[in-house]
Formats: sequence, C-alpha cells, structure tokens
Amino acid sequence: MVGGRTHPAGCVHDVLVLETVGTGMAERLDLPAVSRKWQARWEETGIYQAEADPSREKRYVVTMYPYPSGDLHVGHWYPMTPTDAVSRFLRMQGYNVLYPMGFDAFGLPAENAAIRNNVHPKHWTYTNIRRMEDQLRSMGAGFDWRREIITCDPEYYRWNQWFFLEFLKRGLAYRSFAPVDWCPRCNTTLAREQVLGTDRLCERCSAPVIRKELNQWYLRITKYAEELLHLDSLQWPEKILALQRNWIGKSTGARFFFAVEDSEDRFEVFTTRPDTIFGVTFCVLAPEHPLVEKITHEDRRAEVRAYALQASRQTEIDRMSTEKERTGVFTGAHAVHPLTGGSVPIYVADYVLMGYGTGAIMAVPAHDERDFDFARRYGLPTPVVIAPADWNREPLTAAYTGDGMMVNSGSFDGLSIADGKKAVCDELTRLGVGGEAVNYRIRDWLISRQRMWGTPIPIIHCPECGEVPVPEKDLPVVLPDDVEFLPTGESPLRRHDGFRITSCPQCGAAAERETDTMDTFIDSSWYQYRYVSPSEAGRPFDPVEAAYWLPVDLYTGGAEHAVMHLLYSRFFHKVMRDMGLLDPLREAHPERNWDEPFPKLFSQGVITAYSYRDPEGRYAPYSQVNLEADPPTHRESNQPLAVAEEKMSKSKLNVISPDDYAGRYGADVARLFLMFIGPWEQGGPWNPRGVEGIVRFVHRVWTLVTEPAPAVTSPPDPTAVRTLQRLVHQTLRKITHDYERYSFNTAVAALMELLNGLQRAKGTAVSSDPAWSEAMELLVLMLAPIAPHLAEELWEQLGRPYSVHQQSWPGFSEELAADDAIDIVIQVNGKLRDRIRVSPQADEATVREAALACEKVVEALAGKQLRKLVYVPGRLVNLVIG
RNA sequence: GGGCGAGUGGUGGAAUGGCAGACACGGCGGACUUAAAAUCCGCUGCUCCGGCAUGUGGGUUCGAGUCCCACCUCGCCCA
Repeated sequence: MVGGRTHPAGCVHDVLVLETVGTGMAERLDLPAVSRKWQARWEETGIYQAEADPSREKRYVVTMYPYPSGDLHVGHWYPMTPTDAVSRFLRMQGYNVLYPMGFDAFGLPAENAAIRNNVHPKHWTYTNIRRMEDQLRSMGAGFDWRREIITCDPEYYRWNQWFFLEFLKRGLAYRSFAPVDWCPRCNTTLAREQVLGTDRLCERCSAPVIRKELNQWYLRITKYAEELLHLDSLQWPEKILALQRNWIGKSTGARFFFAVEDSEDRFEVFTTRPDTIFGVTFCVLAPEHPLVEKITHEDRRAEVRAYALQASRQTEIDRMSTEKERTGVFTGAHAVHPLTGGSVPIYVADYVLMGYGTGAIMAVPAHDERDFDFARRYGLPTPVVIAPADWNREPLTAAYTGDGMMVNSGSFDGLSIADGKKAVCDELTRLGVGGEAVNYRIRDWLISRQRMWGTPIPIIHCPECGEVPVPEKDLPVVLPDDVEFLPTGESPLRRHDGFRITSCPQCGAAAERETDTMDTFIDSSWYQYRYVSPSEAGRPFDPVEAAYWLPVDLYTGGAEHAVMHLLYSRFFHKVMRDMGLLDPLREAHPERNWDEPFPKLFSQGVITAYSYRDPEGRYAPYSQVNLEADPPTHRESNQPLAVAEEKMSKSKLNVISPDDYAGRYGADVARLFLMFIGPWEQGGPWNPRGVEGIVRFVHRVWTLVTEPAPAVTSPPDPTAVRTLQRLVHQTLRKITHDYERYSFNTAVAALMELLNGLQRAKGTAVSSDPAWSEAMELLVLMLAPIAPHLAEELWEQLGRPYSVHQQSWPGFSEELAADDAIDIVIQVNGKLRDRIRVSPQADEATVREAALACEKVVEALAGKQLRKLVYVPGRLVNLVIG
C-alpha cells in the first residue's frame, strides 16, 4: 500500500458503474444530446468570441496550453474546468472576457512517432490537434477558438526566430561550448530522459553516455537574475515563489584570484565565506576547468585525465550528493594564498561543478562539510579559523559551520563572521585580486536542441563571415516537408541538403544553415501575446489589441512549470519590455503591471487514480483487475496486485478518459465531479463511485426544475415563503463568495444543499408562489458557470431567452438572506451545555439573562461562583465558573 | 541535511480562534416492485452513556482542527 492509504472498500471502476446510474431518467434527460445541442448553438452564435471594447472592463484568463499528445484525459481537464467556470462567472459579472486556447505543438514525441511510423511529425501533430480540439469542444469550454495558436505553424514560429534575432542584437543571445549528454555509439546528443539509470546508459543502444562539450546557443537570462528575484508584485502561490527564489539562488560573498605557483596562470574562486580565508589548506578545480590540462604536472596527467573522464559520466545530482564519498586527484600544482602568501595544493574533484560559480573553490575543511570530508580522506590539515563560543582548542571531528569569532587569522582575529566577511573583502579589493561579489545559481538558458521538430535557429554559418543572422526579410526559416526519419538519432535537418546548404546573406559564399532547433519553452514564453492578434502579420502582436487585453489577469496551470516555463516567460517579458515593445501598452494603461506577464497565478493540484501492479512491478490495466479479491488480483495470472494512488499517466495504466463520461452523461457530470473532489489547489483521487453522486445530483436538479409541482389548493404560508427566500439568497451569497475565491467544491456542496431544501419544499403550497419561480431561475443562474449545458437547457425549459451565459450574475438580497432567529451556544467553562434561540437584534443584556436562566447553567452554577462571562454577539455565551 | 506543504469518520472532504465531521461516496434499515435496477425516506465518528475525539506531546487563550514550540509520518523542491 503506497502512502499508507487503504484501498477503500467498494471502490469499483467505471466499467461497472457506468451501467448503473441515472437510467431512470434516461428518456427525459439525455445529457449527451443536450451537451451536443448547446455546443453547436454556442459555436453558431459565437457567444464566447471576445472583441476589444474600451468601454468595457476586460479580464484575460489563460490556462496553460496542452502538448498535443493525442490522449486528453481527465487530468488535463482538471485545470481547464474551473478556469472555464471562472471565465463564465466573470462574463456574467459584466466583464469582457478573453479565454483562448492553443497547442504546444513542437516536441520530441512527434519525432519518435515519426521514426516509428515513418510519417512527418507535422502529420502526427495535426491529427492529434484535431482530435484534441474535438475533445475540448465536447467538454463545452467557452474558448474563443478564432484565436487558437499552434506553435508549429510557421506564422507562429517565425516570431520565435524574430525574437531570437532581437536578443542577438542586444547581446542577449550568444553561442558557446556547453556539456551535453552524448552517446558515442549513436553519434548524437540525448535528451535528459533518454539517459537511463545511475549507470547512465543510452536508451537506444545501452552504450555509456558521456558528457561532451558542444557549441550551443544560449539566452542571457542571468543578466536578469536580480530582477527576476523581485517577486513582490506577484499574486502567486507562496510555494511557487519559493521555488523561483531557490532556483535563482542568490548568494553574496567574495570573488577573487589565486595565482598558480611558478606560472603566469591564475584562477578565480567564489566563496560565501570570505571570513574563513585563513583556513584554506587546498584549492579544488572542477574536472572540466580549462586550467586543469595546463597546470597538471606531467607525472599526474594520466591520473587526472582518467578522473575527469569518470566524472564526465556522472550526473550532477550524483556529483553533489552528500551520500557519496568525496574523491579527487592532486594536480601536482600549487596556488599562492592571496593573503598569507602560503602555498596550497590544487586538486581536481567532481564535487566542484563548472557550471556553478567559477568552477573553482578555496577549500576550508574546518568550516565546510564537503571540504572536511575531502581533507580527512586525503590527510590534509584542518586548522580552525572560526572559533565557537565554547571552543576548547581540540581538533574538530566535523566541520564547524556555526557562528563564532575569527582566530588564527592574523590581524583579523577577534572579528565576528559578518565583520570578517566585510574586512576580508576590503583587503582583497585593496590587493587588487578581487572583492565582494554576488553569485547566482541560475545559469544561462541553453536553447539549442539537436532535434528536427522545433523552431529552426535563424543563423547561417559562413566560412568567411562566421555566424550570420538570417535577414529579417527571409524569415521564417521553414522546416522542410520532405524529410526522412531514420532511427540514427541524428536530426534529419543535418542530412537535408536543401535545408542545410545555402549562401551567406553577407558575402554570397556557399554557407550552411544552423541545423539545431530551439527549446520548445521559447514557444510558450510569449504566447499570451499572440492570442490577442493571432494572425497579425509584420509584428508579433497588435499593440492596440495587446494594450486592451494584457497583462493576463488570471493564469492557471500545474506546479511542474514553477521554474522553467514561468521563469522563462518572466525573463522574455522583461526583455520585451526593455525592447520597448510594451511602451504603447504602458502608455495606454499606466495603472497596470507591465513588469510581469502573469501578475496572478493559480496552481491546481494533481488528479490521481488507483494503479495496480503485480509482484514484478508491471502495471495491470483496469480490465484485468479483479476487485472482488482482497488484495485485488490479476484476472489472468491470479497474482496479487499492489494498489497505489498515483498521478494519472498512460504508463501507469490509470488514465480515465473523459470521452466515456461525456458520451454517457454529458460533459457537466465530469466537470462537476472534478470540482467536487476537493480544493482546487489540492487535487485528489478520481473515484468512479463518487461520480454517481454527481449523476444523481444532475438528474435531481433536472426533475426539480422541469417536472410540474403537484397541484396544491391551500394558499402559501408566508413563513414557508420567507424560509424559501432565505435559503435561496443565503446560497446565492455563499456561491458568489465561493466562486470569487475559486472554492468550487464548497460551491457544489452548497448547491446540493439548496437542492435538498427545494426538493423538500416542492409539493407544498410554496411551489405556487412567485418566490418559487424566482428560486428556480436563481438555481439555474448559479449552476451556469459550473454546469453550462444543464443550465442552458433548463433556462430554455423555464421559457427564458437564449443564452443563460449572457445573463447578469444575480445580486443577492441581504434582507432576504437575513435570519429572523439565531441559535446562541451556551458554554460552561468552554464546554457546550445548551443553546438558546434569540432574535438577531437581541442585545447583550437579553442574551445574558436568557443564558443564566438555562436549566443546565443553573445546575452548573449551584454552589459555584460565576467568575467571568464571555459574550460573542450572534455566536455564544461562555460562563467561566469555579 | 535544508526549505515548503499536508496529517480530521470506512472513503473524498467541510469548518472568518467560537455547535468538529457540512456536502458526497460507501454501509445499514425501510417504501415502491412479482423481482431487480433506478427513485424516494430514515440512520450512520467512538463510547463503559460519565464522556472521548481533528498524527504525538507541550504552550497561549474564557475557548484551539485553526495560533506558538518540539516530535512523528507522508509528499514536493533544493542539496
């Protein structure tokens, strides 16, 4: 059992459940037919088409666009359904709402499918897109499809290329050597996920993968590192903000040079602890450090090379792991301590990474755990230079990283850590070898991919002129259609002479195109701008449209994009701002936040489902699971199956298709269930049994509204009418509040309660009162954002004009929602003893008197003294006695 | 090792510091039915009937699921 969760008794899968519910209503309510009817009508009448209208206040709502994998499951619906409800609610509240959808259409799966089936990735991608568009339509989402964007469309990716050239002009794009995962047998780079296990073997040929330096394109995101840390204007989940802060990883300290003894060479180190500089007993270079080859003594060379090769086969996670023993090799060279002039040995060790800081460190074993481990292994001294308060001058048994005072540090002795840092930095500056510095963990964004199905990088390599940007008039550089896919792992663009061979735009000489393509995160870094004018020619977006709609008022999506996508789009946005692209937007609406693309972000939870695994760890499909047994068994092998609750995924065979639900019950049932599972930010398990409750609810609502009430002869009782109105208006008050705070599970529960109340009232005399008609109408309006098809059909049944989705959100009446009597809880010493019923206007004296008159209170007070009386108006009276 | 989040009935979950368990699932009982399904109605945390109960132990408070401290377990991220 995973996660300590027990398998709920009676959990049965949809195959079994689908047959059993709601058939009694089937003749009168055919929800799938109702869904199709209204989806067609909405499409015809274009009620979700949004036009900029400066006389109306706008709301721009975006949910992260999907990758067109071809199998949309309920996990994909989870972020979309509540977002759709929000956009409908905002529309009813009178806002001009833009709610678009598109596809993240470039990426590796299309290429793999191309190799498997020998079809162009374009074909696979567009087939999937058409199918997913149908699925999204069947969900009944109010997308404005006229604004759909598909990122593999040359008219989309030409702007990726245009942005790349703009970045290049501004020095924000550059080419440099970078280590990548490389398979020597397949002769290609691999994506991270194609490298298997801790042995790091190639997915295809099982050869050991190495790291290799390749010439790659980068975007200079580090230039914006500091500004990307300014997160104050963002209404984002705290968790995502923390992840971003963590990822950028700002640290302050010192950066300075060590000179190499008997040579002209020097290397730079970064440290967060300059105060410990007198404790340096060795230095460490990353195995990839460019100086390693140069300074290594001849007798050490073979050993150092072997070590570097071994290090190149490990992941960074392995290299940084605290579990692992610290290893390294001595280069034979020594460095000069900049302050003491002492000689310190230079080692090469894999726990120093080339990508972090300067790729070299000063090692202070007494005050750094990793350096301590290393020093102990290689017998290096560990002099204490920061003394803990109770230090007894004994040698350390572990690195001391706590607070203390500088010792053994010459003239710096006696300084605190903070003062010491400052003083050492000043000294380094005075000596002209370095000084105070800030370091960021974040690295520049590597955007080169040796893949075909992505945006071609618009560069031409000329033997004469070097790297030449493709002139803007020649954009887009289009991917060829006539490509051959072979399982060699090499991008077909490399072998495609028609694409590759060209001439230099500057000198006309024969030249080659860059065959690498861009990371697909480029596509999603600015897509919210393209939605506002998807067919704009000549520029990425129409500034007038953009000035009306942007920035995005609500952005929703999964926390898995907390770092990459959300950081890249913030970076892109800031560059666009600095390019002046947003100036006309800011001018039109100076009051809006133009420093951030998504000022408000909501991150939904994860939808899980039961998965079943046999003792060998193979997943079993639901059709093979025998739930009669405990634990469940495999129908064929009779092996016991381990139950787990895991994120819905094709590979775990626990994917629930929304098509089955939409086809049998209509889209609203799946929509309502997804919202009912629990808080949106928490996610939860898809339980087919739970869906039954929603099916019942939908049918009961239908019966309540459409079936005539039994004839009643007596006139309505005014008290009963008043009770009905109170119930309806209290619900309306609660639902309005719940929609505003995205609390859909409690909104559905409140509607269920309302239904229960209305059902009890139906058949009594109140159902002939005008208040009853009002109740029906309000019920349907409250349902409209979350059950759009059902609400539309009921609206028509009530004889109201199309469309319920163009109605105004009803205001509730405080007067009608007011209680005419309230319960006051009577506590004695904090324990519930009684409750009294009073008018909401009752003053304290009245309540106090009534409380003291309670039988239970009189009993408790006998022979005791009333020490204190706490009165919370409208809530309770607490009598403290003793 | 560090950071963040979460632990509430058989299950999913509800609860501005103020009646713990709304709503739903499941279960039990009943009505309707030749029978079943569907539908409708009722009951459903534990209890020795005093009470006890929101992972465990402390604290703040008239009052703690909620706030504070420590610990345990799980999850995610970073190392």
